[in-house]
Amino acid sequence: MTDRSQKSSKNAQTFACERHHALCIEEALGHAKRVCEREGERFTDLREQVFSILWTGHKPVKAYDLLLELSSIRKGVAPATVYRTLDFLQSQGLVHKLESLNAYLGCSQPGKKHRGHFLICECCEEVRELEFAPFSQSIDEIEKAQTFQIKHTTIELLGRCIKCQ
Amino acid sequence: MTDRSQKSSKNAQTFACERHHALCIEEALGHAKRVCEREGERFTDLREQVFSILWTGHKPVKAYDLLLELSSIRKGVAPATVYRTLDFLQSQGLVHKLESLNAYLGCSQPGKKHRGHFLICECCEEVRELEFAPFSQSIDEIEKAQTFQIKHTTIELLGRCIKCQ
DNA sequence: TATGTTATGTTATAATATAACATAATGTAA
DNA sequence: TTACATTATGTTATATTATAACATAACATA
Repeated sequence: MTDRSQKSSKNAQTFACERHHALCIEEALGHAKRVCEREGERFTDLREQVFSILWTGHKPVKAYDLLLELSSIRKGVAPATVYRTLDFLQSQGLVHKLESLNAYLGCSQPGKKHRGHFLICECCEEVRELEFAPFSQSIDEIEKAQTFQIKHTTIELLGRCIKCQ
Repeated sequence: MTDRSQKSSKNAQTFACERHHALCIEEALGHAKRVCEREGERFTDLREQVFSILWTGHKPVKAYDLLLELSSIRKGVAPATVYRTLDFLQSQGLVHKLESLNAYLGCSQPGKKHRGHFLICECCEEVRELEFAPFSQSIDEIEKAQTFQIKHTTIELLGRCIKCQ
């Protein structure tokens, strides 16, 4: 509980795991379980395995790479297995799809209803999920000014992170 | 050519072409030719055909639909034909790819160096390309604040346009 | 335990995209 | 004008990403 509030109160700019990735995965798993419980959904072995694979790094994972990894710890894994599980995790807000990469990423803003904004480094492949306020405000403005009712946003900025410049 | 512009004119919406889509296509073609000339690139028959198909409506077109259309006016069309031509047109800033739809759209902001922002109506499938200033500013801010060097943006807002609400 | 519901397994195929190499068209210098 | 380099297109094959359809298993609960 304490761990979680510490983590989610942060602006996702720095991951809790920076010094301790195992803890980071722990927290994410704990959060996922609580979300599913709250929603009356089951966090099955399969779902936990997929979720854990996605959380092994802060890099997006491709569906068929996930399939490979999953196959090494489980029998009877087919594409449908993976895509169905990803769909479920996305529906619970636990995973995002990065459309510009056709890849999937564990959500780093647990407990918040939010629209993710992603900074994707083309060099080291790391992805940071933000919720940058001026950006969100702009989206709200667009919604008003354009009288366009927004259901879903895809906001992915490709470039170089500070380490890779 | 005339048939196609007539057929699609009913789909044209808030664009300058609303009352005269044929002119809209004309202008886009003229612009494309000038861009290519300026860049020392060839605007070949194939490229013109693909570009025209993309401009028959203000709706995104899928690569394999484009392939079908193209096949009806040209021999020897294969996927590579289409993707290569789309790549060329994108490289000249004449066409955008909508990542969330895996579809392609003629660029409606000719002559401007810009990052497109797209409003995609899930109902009527129409897409509007914007360059919304507060949004662009936010991107600039992110670039500064996050010390992240942006090379490409994917900004696609899915929802309902005013007519479809 | 019986039963409906949800989750997973399984097979097949659809949809999207690229690789690799051959031929054709074009531009340019001798 | 030919010869040559370069760019564009044709052609065949295959890689990558994703879904459909139906069978079986696990779970919840009456």
